[in-house]
Amino acid sequence: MAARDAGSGTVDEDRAGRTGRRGQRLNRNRLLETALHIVDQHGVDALTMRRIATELQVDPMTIYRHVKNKDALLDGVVEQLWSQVWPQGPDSEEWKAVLSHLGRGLRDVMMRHPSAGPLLLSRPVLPGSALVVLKHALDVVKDAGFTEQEAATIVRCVSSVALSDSALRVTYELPQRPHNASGEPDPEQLISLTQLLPPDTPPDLVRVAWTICPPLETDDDFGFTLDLIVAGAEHLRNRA
Amino acid sequence: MAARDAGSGTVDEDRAGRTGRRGQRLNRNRLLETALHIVDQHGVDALTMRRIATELQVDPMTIYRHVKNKDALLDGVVEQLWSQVWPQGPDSEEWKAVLSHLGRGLRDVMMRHPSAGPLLLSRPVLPGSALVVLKHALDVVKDAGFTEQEAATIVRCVSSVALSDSALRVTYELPQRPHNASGEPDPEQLISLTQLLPPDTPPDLVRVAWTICPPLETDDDFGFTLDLIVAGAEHLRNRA
DNA sequence: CGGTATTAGTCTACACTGTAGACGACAAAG
DNA sequence: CTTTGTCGTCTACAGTGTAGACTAATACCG
Repeated sequence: MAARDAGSGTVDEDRAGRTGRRGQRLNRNRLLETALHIVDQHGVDALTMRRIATELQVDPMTIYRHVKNKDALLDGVVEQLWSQVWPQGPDSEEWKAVLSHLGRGLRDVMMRHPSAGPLLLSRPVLPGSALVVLKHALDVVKDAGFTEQEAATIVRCVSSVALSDSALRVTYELPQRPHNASGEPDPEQLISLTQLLPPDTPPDLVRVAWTICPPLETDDDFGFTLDLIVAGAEHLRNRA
Repeated sequence: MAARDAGSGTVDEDRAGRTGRRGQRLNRNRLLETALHIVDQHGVDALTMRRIATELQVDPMTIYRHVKNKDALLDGVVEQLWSQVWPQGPDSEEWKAVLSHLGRGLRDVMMRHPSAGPLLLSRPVLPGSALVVLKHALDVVKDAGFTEQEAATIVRCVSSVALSDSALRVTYELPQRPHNASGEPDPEQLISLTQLLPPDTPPDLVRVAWTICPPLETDDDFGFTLDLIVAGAEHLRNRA
């Protein structure tokens, strides 16, 4: 609507005459970036074609030149997220290090983009960026003496846990407080948690929720989970 | 629309005069059941207030007497799904058995309701029905000599894997074939898989997708995953 | 039983969604 | 210059979730 008239002022300030206010023409990457940006700031439900369009100062229909439809756009965002986890860290030969790198990479993405969690989980799409990451992990684990099927199981295990475990805890994220090492609930946090649950939840079940989703997740916490899987994998190798 | 005029024919055939064609009045359970039913048959996207209403032969607005809004309805469906996994199986004292029961229970739900997978994962809600199940697992594991935090980690691990691992593979579900024990791709299935991926995926990455999501998941397959976690847990206990 | 309060169902209306289809502006190729 | 193809725009439409006012059915209490 207001996309054209303002642009007609000066012609040289932009790359070309009529194209979007921000100079450069729209392309898939810029599109997906702002889409992710909107999700981060206002949640998945706010991700509307029209909203992206206004953010980009462009007509809603323009988006369809770069993406088939909204589903494809969402898949693109997922692709974008996967591309943020780097296939190899330092120490990229040691299988344990690689698995832990994979797990932490996925978890980091989740923590950086909390409201994108549902997206990542609800569209179990395997874009190229995901496959690259998985391939490296798979290869290293195989080279460590596992069969291909074993390697697949292990890698699936790590990614599943990293993704859905993180998502669960990010969703129930509580107002973070100084850090309370004991397992005992801080009253204020307990109240917040209770309000997230169905209102008629009996106290002992609230307690269960508290145990499953403790408020602050330290890195060591997730390291513990990773150790568990790695230990399981090793045990599995030494038995045959 | 057509909900009233037909009812005025005979009064005694139904419980009461005007109430929904199917006799009984609408209640939350019947509502959630048909909602789930629609998801099963036509996918999450087909789950529309209006569609549920026609299925129930009721005005769309009636639904709002039993559920606050659509989000609450979706949460209700999730609750419904969790209530399908039974807290305790036979052998409900042995912690390994309980964990495996939990994992398989969740996986079974996923396989019974493939298109509800995204729902279950994208709304990481902890309804009462979930908390009951988790509580039992948590208690048994704790009694087996784990600390509360350890127990939480283990239970989270099992549920995460069962849920998201299953979801991934259900989504990429391939036309099932006789069962091909070797890891080698059946050509026809390979084609199907390739079509599910972005069209420009290079062959070696298609191969990765194949490895991560092998076509037929046998029970033993998942048992393998469960063993891994249980072994990891045990290792963890024996060390302190 | 009658009268009254509460609920369950209905109708209408509205703001908002994704997107098809026709059209204009521009760049590159001939 | 013309042609061709791409990118952005406009208009329009069917379908969505749901607020609000109205009506019929039930539950409750004397």
